[in-house]
Amino acid sequence: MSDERKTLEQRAQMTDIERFRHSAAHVLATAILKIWPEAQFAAGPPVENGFYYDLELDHRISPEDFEKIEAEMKKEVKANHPFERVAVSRDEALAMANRGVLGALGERSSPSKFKLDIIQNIPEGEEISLYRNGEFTDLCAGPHVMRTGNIGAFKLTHVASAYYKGDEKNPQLQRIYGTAFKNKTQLDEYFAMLEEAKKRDHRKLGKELELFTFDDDVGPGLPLWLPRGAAIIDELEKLARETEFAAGYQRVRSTNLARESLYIKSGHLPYYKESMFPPMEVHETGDRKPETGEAEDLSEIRNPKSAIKYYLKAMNCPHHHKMYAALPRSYRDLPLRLAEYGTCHRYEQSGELFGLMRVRSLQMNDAHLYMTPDQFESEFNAVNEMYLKYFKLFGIDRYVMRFSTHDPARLGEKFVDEPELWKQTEDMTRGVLQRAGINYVEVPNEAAFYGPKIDVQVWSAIGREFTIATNQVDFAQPRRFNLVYKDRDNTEKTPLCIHRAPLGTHERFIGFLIEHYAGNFPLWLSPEQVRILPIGDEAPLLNYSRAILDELRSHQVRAVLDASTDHIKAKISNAEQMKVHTMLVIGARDMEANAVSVRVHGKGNLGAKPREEVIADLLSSIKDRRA
RNA sequence: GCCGACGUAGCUCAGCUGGUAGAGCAACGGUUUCGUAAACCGUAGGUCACGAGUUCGAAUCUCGUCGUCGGCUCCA
Repeated sequence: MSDERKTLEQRAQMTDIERFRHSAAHVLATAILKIWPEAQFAAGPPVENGFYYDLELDHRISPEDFEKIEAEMKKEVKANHPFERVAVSRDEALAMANRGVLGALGERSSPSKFKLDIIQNIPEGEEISLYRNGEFTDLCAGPHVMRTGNIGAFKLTHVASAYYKGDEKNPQLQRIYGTAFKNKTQLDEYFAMLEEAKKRDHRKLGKELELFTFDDDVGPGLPLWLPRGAAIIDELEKLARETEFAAGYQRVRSTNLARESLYIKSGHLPYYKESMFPPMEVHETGDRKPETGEAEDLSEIRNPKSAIKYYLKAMNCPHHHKMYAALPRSYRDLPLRLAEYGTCHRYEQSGELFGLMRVRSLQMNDAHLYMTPDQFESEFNAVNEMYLKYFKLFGIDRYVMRFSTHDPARLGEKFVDEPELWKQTEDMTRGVLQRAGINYVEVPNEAAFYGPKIDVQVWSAIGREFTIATNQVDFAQPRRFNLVYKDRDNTEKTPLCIHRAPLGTHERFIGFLIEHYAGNFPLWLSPEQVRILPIGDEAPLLNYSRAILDELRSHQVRAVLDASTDHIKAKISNAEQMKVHTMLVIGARDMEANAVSVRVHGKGNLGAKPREEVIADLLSSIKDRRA
């Protein structure tokens, strides 16, 4: 295993399916060694839907090799070797690793170096065991299935790379992923499910539904929102505005860049610099000067300090803190809730970019709440309630609340060095969560640098986990910014701050919603809410259709008229493919009755209805944001 | 950032071991006036991501750059 070694207790609890997936990893290693005996193996655990094994090998394993490897695996399964457990002493294990027999088919000239390292990291006193299947022996705590023949249906899926023990300072290994199920039927179902998931992929739907695009000249991770995508953004912002207004928030606007000094004060530069775009240098005179440019005259060389660095903002908080500081604050002003759908830029590593889910330019549903300590609980609860209200509206029910705390070992490096405040705020937050009866998992070492946080984790269509929303406690920045309020007793005190973004960022949230709805947005969110489809293109019919179009638009409904010469079947097909929510099919019969025929995406033809009734229904559904 | 794979018309893709690019849909021009998922005919559209190199000849081979994807690391 990697540095996150499972305890023996956890291993004993491995499910049957995990056991045989883990056993399949041993069989994979056996097969690879038959072909490449020099391969050095590291860790090969079961994972969701399958297993992997990390190995070091000069030959680059490619998908073309899979057939060959699978054939060897099948031989091993067919041989039905028992998995034999052997307990050994630490010295024996080390000696075996030195003879190269661990993760191997027999003795080798070079030691089993990763196994050696793993043995050295096994805590003193813990039993060390080996597992054998056929000629293959591996260092392994188990457990396994009884025999290789018990392994059901499997298939190798992809090769990737992984750092040994997940540390980028360690060597990179090849990771071979496979998937394994009890039988062929379940395996086939799994692949069918993957095919379905691909259809939901927001990158695919985003292109097909013309929601957003990326362009090489604009830059990687910088999405361009097309009109249909921007329509969704507008609806989300409207939702946030209404919700926050009702909850006593005030909207503010801040700039997209600021001087270096702001981010030094906030602590972002020391803790967050890697994730920020490099600075722009601006001279006091106002002349821009690239860092590497040649000096134009001596005065510049003599005054190198005249350049001032500006950074694109990666977070809205420092700006909001400055707004707090702009006026004298009394305890009577608190809680103060400043909200902004702020645009931020983060220099994410190129390999981390992923469609809309991980971008470099993002608009965050941000707000900062400043409060006295005794207001914390009710503010924090109100924020959580806002989350839950949103999730209910969108029908999001598969999520996990993750309470992220600090790691005392990394104070001053990853986390601000305030051990007492960490303890206080973490206890306070944990207490609020427990009293509110919220289900959560606690994860150490994942906090923000300025305080503990609660993230809401969701999964993309292809199974990647993302933080969709966040609620963070900040005890560090208010002090750094000298934010104070005058309390009842006429003394100045430092407020607590909550950073929260229940709708996350437009990019990630919409990316998620595209997959969540599979592109079939509810009427209120639908990029094109109504398309009017006249049967034929005769003038009276078009006039009637236009009148309905104008009426809908006058009520801010996103409606479109298809006045093309396509046949009605083609018009319907086009609208269905674009997942237009409501189609109003209008023929001569409808016009004469002052009616429209309603067709709803996914529901088919609902028949003719009076024009007024249909329009009234559409308006109320949009207003109530009905699913 | 690292390892690997990939990059052909707006989209989806074909183009074998090098001989100089093709289909369907979309677009455009006509014809069609059609009641619930694709009417017919025609036209146009590509420096084969970009830049070097090998070769008589490169979409095809090599190298580099950019981008995308699968992972790792990281995160809203």
